[in-house]
Amino acid sequence: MTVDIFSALSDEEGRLSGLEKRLATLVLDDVDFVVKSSISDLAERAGVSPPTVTRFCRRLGCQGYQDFKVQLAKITYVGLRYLKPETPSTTPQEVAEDIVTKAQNALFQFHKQIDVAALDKAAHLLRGAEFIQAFGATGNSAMIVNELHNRLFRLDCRIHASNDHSMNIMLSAAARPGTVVVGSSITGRDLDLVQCFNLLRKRSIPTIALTQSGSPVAEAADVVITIDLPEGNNIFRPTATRYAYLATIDILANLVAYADRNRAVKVLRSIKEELVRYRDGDDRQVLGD
Amino acid sequence: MTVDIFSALSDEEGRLSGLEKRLATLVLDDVDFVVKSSISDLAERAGVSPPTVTRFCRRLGCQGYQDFKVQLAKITYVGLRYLKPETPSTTPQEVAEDIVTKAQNALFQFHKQIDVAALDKAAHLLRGAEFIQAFGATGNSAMIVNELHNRLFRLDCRIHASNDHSMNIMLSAAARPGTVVVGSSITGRDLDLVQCFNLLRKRSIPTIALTQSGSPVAEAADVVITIDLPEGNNIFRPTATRYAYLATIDILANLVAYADRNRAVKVLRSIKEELVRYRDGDDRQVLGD
DNA sequence: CGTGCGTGAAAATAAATTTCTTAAGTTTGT
DNA sequence: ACAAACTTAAGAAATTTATTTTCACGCACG
Repeated sequence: MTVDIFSALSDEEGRLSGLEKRLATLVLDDVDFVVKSSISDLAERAGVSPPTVTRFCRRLGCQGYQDFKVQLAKITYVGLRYLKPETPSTTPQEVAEDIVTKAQNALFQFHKQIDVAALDKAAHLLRGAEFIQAFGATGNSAMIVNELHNRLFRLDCRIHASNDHSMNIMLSAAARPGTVVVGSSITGRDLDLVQCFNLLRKRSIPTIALTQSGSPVAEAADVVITIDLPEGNNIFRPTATRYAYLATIDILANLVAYADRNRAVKVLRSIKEELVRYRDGDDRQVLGD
Repeated sequence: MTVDIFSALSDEEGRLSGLEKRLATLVLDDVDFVVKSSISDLAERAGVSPPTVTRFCRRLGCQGYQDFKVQLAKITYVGLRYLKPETPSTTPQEVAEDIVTKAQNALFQFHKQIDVAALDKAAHLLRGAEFIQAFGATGNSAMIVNELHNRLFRLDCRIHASNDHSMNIMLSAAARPGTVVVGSSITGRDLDLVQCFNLLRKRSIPTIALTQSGSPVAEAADVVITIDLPEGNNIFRPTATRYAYLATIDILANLVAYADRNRAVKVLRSIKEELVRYRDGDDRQVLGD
């Protein structure tokens, strides 16, 4: 994985000296320039000597200037804007770029924190379940659990997705052994979901949470898949965290499928067959367009 | 934007000479090595002379070896695996990484082809609509149009999302002037959607399609937002194209909001207020967790 | 039997790093 | 409180390393 040069650049806990701080600012300010320049260009522009630049790079954890440039280039496309002060994007072009970048950022950050063990454990729990309940409310999490439904029913899972708080309580109270409950909450402060989880724990029904670590929801669940991402503050913009959640669903679904491929492939095949028949033999569609 | 070194590397329409092809293979085979090495290391490993490497870089459109390395590093994180032959991922770790990478790839490719004009046009059409119908069926597109609903109702749009083919026909037949219809189809071969669009065109109701260019659905719509991405072939894996569609929704929603900020902010504020009140003053939640 | 392209050897240039030196600040001892 | 000893930051010059240019050779194709 890439050295995390960014956190280093942004401050480095005061380990940077005066001129080095100047360098850091310059670098963050114009990554493109740095990536294109030689050490002496950069030194000149920063008003320092080349050796200072070399030392700066080393302190950031790189081998030297070249390595530094490469590391920098690596994270240029993804991740850059996270450090820069939020410049509100206004033109349609900017809006589009910004949204895509944020989405990639979310995936990037998520990628660094994936808890494979938890995912795997959850997948096996799901694969073994006789019935799955998926709870998620108010838009974002609703989308996520509906998507979980959409993915898992194809893999021969019996699953129901519910987006209704009151229903969820009833469903929790009615759940029999053999049931596994998945709940999603981006903030982890969905207290109705906590209530469901508590009830389920008392009844020894296993629960899986997709949520923020250390949150009430996380505390209440048996298996916790944590997704901790910073939230943007543009109220006109849906949260980029959704992309990470969606990826989580995809990973989960894939792991469930792999946990018993034969079983999964059987259902997938018959769904496909039926779709093709229904659509008059047009085989070009994705499974579930 | 980054020079598209990848397409150059992968074939270059036969413009590469014998040794250069060898270099290209080596580079694709071990990007990490190249990115870390000096020109002479690379030359030695490829069994060529340093000048050949320099010429190779130039032919690929770079200024020299350093520039080449930087370009390469830029696209290392995103986009790389697209060129490599699909190695089936089996361990949970690999599955997770692969899904995230594919999702980022989808966003990356999407980013290069965004038709801002079409998006902007669509956004203004939506902002001006008295009522919006959103049609999308069979899972993937269903998620997308439901998400569109979830985004737009917050912005003071009157919108209904429907995932039912027969309903869609009825809704199309019933649509009055002032209505705008959005339809999503990943493959563009959703013939029921085409039928709806044809009906709507006859009745002069404007339509917006999110779909593949040149497809039947695209032909039948007034405004076409094209999303053309290669499909993976792992049947256990949902299509990564969904991430691009989701980004499209986010962009659309943001543009609709910006088309009349005051109007949008008013509704957003009252939704927020109501949520905070309902949740006992906990203000930390995302709008619609 | 040229002409042109691909190639490498050697030379020239450019880039980066090391070493050495100085200066400025910090700590410690009296 | 002051100075000596130490530490750290920084650059100049020297050195090393890397890259590119130039030039010459050889092979393929007309």
